[in-house]
Amino acid sequence: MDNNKQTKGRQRIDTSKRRESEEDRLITFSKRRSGLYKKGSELCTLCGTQLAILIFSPSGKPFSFAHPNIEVIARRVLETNPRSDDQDSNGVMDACRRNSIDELNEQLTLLSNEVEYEKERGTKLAQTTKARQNKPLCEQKIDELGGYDAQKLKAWLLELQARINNRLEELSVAQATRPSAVGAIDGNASSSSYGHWGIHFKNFN
Amino acid sequence: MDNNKQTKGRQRIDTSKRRESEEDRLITFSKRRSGLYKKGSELCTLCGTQLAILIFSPSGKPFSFAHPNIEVIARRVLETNPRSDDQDSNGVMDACRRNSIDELNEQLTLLSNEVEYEKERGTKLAQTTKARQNKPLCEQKIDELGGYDAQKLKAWLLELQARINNRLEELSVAQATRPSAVGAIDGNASSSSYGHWGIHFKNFN
DNA sequence: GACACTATATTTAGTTA
DNA sequence: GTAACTAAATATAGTGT
Repeated sequence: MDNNKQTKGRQRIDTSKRRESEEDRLITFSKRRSGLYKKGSELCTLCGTQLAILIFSPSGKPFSFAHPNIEVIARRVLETNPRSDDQDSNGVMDACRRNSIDELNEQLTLLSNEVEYEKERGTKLAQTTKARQNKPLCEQKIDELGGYDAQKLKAWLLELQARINNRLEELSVAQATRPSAVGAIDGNASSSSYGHWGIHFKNFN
Repeated sequence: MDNNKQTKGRQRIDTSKRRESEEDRLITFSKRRSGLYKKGSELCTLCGTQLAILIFSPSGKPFSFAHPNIEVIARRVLETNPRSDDQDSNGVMDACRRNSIDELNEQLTLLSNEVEYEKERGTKLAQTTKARQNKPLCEQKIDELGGYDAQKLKAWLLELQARINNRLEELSVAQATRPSAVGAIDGNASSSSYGHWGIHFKNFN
């Protein structure tokens, strides 16, 4: 079994179940994440779309890949909806119901139950960490944050970085091929690139 | 050339340039988006990661695919960070370069300036559209919104739906294989599924 | 305009350097 | 950790339905 073929080549794996070994998971994650980014970037170039991919590794590290304008929209949403979201979404329900988007109604009805659930859950969480009560996450000192929140903050900042650097890339590369640029932030310090995309940063830690 | 081979099979295309024909773009978009989702869902199952993919089609329709908890984080961010963003990213880049968790504080300081800027900008924008002043986007009537804003609202709602349905799926499928569930929302009314994921909704329009 | 097909292009599991 | 390498597994361009 070693003279005929040099390797076993790609083996089939069951994509419907989690990889057993931690190591395998990590390797697969790394390889496939790259693949996903590549696919994403190709989709962007080929079709001129905007794209954002967010991944959290098994160990909780945030990874992201994005083609600019997605986050512009995200920001816009963010700007206009200070804390819309769940938390009483009735206004939304009404607005939507009144406006021809009929199918949304059912979904939103289901929503209210979920909202209740989330509300309660949120309250509980809030009670466990007093200091958090009145300060937005972004204004707290890192030390005050539990590991979980810190992680989320990191994620957010990573996103922010991506956004900013996308903008920069846009400005510098600018008018060239097309007004396009993609920034990718990785939890790891790898730095391959895909086509004309591929701005990579190193991990925080 | 028609007796030997039935088809030309897959042809090589230049993935570094936009597809010429509008039709090709659409077809490629559709096919590759599916592929991307599939890859994404496989990555999730294989490695137990959390994932969110957002795409805006050439025509501006929002598409998304997500594995639950990503959007939990997104919501948190949304709740705690009314507005923030690019505009002068030098500080951030530097901090990034220095690269430690302590630098996050610096970034946050710089951030507050950004926030100020965005706030102003937001105010200006708000002045141009009176009705928007005090109402969050989500409470406005669709008719009052410009096409652009309406689109963003849709995107947001689509995300919201995804989130909700993820939760629902979690609750129902629950303890099974693992506490995992993915919801995919598409601008189109397709409804294939990937593994045990794949909740699809129809388009708004 | 979603599906099915088929031949080829591309990705990647397992392995080795 | 990581950077190839190889063979097999998948994805998909072009096509027809």
